[in-house]
Amino acid sequence: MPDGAPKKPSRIQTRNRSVILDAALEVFSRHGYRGATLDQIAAEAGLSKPNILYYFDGKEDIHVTLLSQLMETWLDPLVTLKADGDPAEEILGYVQRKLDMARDLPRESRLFAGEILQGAPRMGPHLETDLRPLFDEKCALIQGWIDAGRLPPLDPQHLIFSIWSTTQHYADFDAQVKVLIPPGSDPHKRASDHLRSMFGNMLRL
Amino acid sequence: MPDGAPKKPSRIQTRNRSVILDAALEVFSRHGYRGATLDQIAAEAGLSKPNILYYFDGKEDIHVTLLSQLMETWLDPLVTLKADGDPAEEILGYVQRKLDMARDLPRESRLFAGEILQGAPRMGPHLETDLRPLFDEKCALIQGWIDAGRLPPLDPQHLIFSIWSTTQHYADFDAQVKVLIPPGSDPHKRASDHLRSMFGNMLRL
DNA sequence: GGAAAATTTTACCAAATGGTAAACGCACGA
DNA sequence: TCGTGCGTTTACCATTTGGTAAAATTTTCC
Repeated sequence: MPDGAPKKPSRIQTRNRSVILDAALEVFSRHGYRGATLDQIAAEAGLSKPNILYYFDGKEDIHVTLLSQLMETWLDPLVTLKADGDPAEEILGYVQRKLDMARDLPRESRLFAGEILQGAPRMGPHLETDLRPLFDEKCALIQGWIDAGRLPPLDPQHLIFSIWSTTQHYADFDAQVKVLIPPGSDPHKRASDHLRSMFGNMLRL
Repeated sequence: MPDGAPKKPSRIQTRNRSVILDAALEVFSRHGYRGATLDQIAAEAGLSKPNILYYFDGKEDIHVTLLSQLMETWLDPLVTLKADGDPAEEILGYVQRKLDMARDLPRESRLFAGEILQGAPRMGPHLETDLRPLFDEKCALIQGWIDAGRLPPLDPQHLIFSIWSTTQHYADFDAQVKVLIPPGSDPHKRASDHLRSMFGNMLRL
């Protein structure tokens, strides 16, 4: 076998790495990178601290691994934005998928938000490599729709920013939302209706 | 003089407390609460660490003081939303003020974002006391406009969330925005036009 | 079953960090 | 000039925290 040792991981390896990453997601997303401690992650994972370090090279390694793995999941709704059907419905579908994701994966949303908020110190390269090309591609797609007269003139870049910010807001600023909108009346549906109305208006010819 | 000792602070007190708070804003907004160290704040302020602790009771005291003082500034644009003129123009003016504030006070925006992101552990009470009543008041104002037929039917609460998220996005996610929109073409103006168009559409009868 | 490899625990450590004690400097009024 | 109170520095401490060494244990494979 060549240089790098890509031995297939054992069953225990696979399970424990996954357990650790899940625990780390919980802790990092709640306390941020510096606020999280290996002891917390170990406790959450039900393993000892040295045992954690048997599977990962260190705190930063765990964090970077998490961010890399989640990037794919995170970008998936945008990948799904295709040139297929009606432009407005395509984009509204994207809004809906992003909003659902904020509800279903709030830890992931907060993890990314915390990383970006601090200047993306451990994710800068990934933004350039993974996010940037996808973003440019989808902006071009939207611009194509506009040029073809299938969407009103609008700014694709800032439209996407608006979609990201409004949807992720419900995950990232959950603590504030909960203070301002006490339970009841299905907040997720209200949010969904509101966003559909707002972006729908904007996309109508 | 009664119990509490509200002696007027000396000139040095006033100056140094202000210097420390400015340094702390810089450091806390960049690294978060746990990520910031007293040594960093001291260095940024040009004072020694024990000297910092002569003016504040501890790290948490500095952080809480910052958040309390900034709350007023932060809410000011919303306070200014009045029943005076045309409803749509009032709200669009609010959007513009928030966007300008994200450009001019990004540190403040990130400080709040970081605090909320982590569940508002040191600001929970302030949200209930200061933000909640103002939010409810302005929601009622907007609802009044809708009931009077001066605005189309929309969800005041989620409208305000959308305004907050889209405008603050440019400060809080600056690292991402900078990767995706390289310099040139005055991004602030592009953002302003986009948001005016988006919310303008939504508020049109 | 038993050797070898993989996994886990115990016992540590060095650096970082929030914080304190006490001495020191210094302006200013009696 | 001397004391007094404010502001500052020096020296230090206890805890937390990321990380390691090596023994002990379990699993794997023959």
